Amino acid sequence: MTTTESGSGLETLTRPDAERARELVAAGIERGALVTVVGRCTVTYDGRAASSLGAGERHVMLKPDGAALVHTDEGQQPVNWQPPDCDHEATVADGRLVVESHRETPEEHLTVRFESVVHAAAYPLTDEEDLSLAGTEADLRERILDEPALVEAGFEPLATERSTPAGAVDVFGEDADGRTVVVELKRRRVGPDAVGQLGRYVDALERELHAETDVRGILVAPSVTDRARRLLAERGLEFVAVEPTRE
Amino acid sequence: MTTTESGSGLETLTRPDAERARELVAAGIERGALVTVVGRCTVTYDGRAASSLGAGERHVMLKPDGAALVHTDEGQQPVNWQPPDCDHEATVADGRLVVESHRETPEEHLTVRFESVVHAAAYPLTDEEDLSLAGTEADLRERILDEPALVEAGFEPLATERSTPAGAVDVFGEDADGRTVVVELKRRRVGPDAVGQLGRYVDALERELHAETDVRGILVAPSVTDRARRLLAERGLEFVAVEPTRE
DNA sequence: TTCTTCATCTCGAAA
DNA sequence: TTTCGAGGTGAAGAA
Repeated sequence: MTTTESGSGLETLTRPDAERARELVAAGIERGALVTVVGRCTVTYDGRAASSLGAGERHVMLKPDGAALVHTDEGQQPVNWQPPDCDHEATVADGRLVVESHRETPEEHLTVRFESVVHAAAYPLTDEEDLSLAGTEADLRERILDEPALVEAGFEPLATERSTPAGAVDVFGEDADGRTVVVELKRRRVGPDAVGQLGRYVDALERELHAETDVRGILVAPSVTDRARRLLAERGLEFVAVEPTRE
Repeated sequence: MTTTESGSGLETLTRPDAERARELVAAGIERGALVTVVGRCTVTYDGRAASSLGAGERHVMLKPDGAALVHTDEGQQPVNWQPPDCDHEATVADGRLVVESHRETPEEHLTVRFESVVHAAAYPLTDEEDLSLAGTEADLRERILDEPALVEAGFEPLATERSTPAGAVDVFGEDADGRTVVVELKRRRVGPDAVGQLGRYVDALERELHAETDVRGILVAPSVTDRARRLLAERGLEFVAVEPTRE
């Protein structure tokens, strides 16, 4: 069995020769299909870094938006890839299928050389739907704005994404005594990096608001690591535990 | 055409009914194959966050290591996924194929409900090869150790990954005047986060080495953003431009 | 474009 | 197991 074809645009080939496979891949790309090729191959990448991968059996996916993914039998991440907006090309060299993907800015090139093709397919996919996701940092921000007391009794949010010379502050407001408060939100347990981020915002605002006002910095997250807690104390910053919603 | 089978363990089905598809998926998982199912489906996820995705055509991959990926026709990243070490399960409910993937710690559950299956396949992949990658931060470190003058004339590396209360320093050494030097390496253009990281190492070492020694902090990277450069200046830290090798 | 930060980040190493 | 930082991080939003 070497060829299968169905009514609705799906094309598949089982153990095709290189030329047949090349035709399917080239036609699939041309038609805007999602193309997959499974087989024994070597992979080389040159661009932001450089990599090479000896012969093994892998699953190669070429998307109509120009993305390319090479997956082994392990791992959530592809072993090699190209981002969207690359140009894909299928050729035959020395009787073998070669799939290449290229882009400029930055210059990057991925080459997959097949020793054998087990299966190739072109799937004409359409997907209109957008993912609806809950439990993000943006959701946590909405929750804080709805219920500012989660941060502290008397806390009054005045702005979100307020810009400072150090970047945009998640939530900017005042405490019950009228002191300026900077809130940095994290949807999960925080390490030293988040403390540094909050510290930069506090420093920037103290400079911007000129001296005598001292600015409070509050990190809001489910929890904090020991090292981060120590850093918070050193810099006179505060922590408030709030779980994200996830509903 | 509804079924294809080849000698070497590959199994494919074109437009199978739900029960046929379930059998292929279940058998493929059992055999340790990489399983793909392409068709119109809805996807829900609940775990670290929660998401739902209306009906559309997608490519679902189940890996033998327990990873699951749902890809649309766009983007390098899957629209939904599960990490390795999840348990996959295929069932038929209301005459439809349902693929589920679950893990505990943390509790996470992914459900893919198919309205129709265009194609299903089980690929018995083997891959012994490891990726060889050049142009990483580790390569940059070797380069600096080979040629310390890239950092500064007279710089002498004394240790790599030297541990401090703030974490491990990339390269630890002395300058021509015997002053302690902390080098933080980055393979690409750096922003404010890297300055914070370097600053924490410098602070930790000044504390550890007690007072009178002042510690120099040098950020080594291809380039810096303006804001990061300003932060470096504020904290008395330095920058040296070095390109990663990529050979 | 560049910059900045979030991410169901993933992944690996070390404590 | 948790913590920490690298990553060819990718992706989104703003300047």
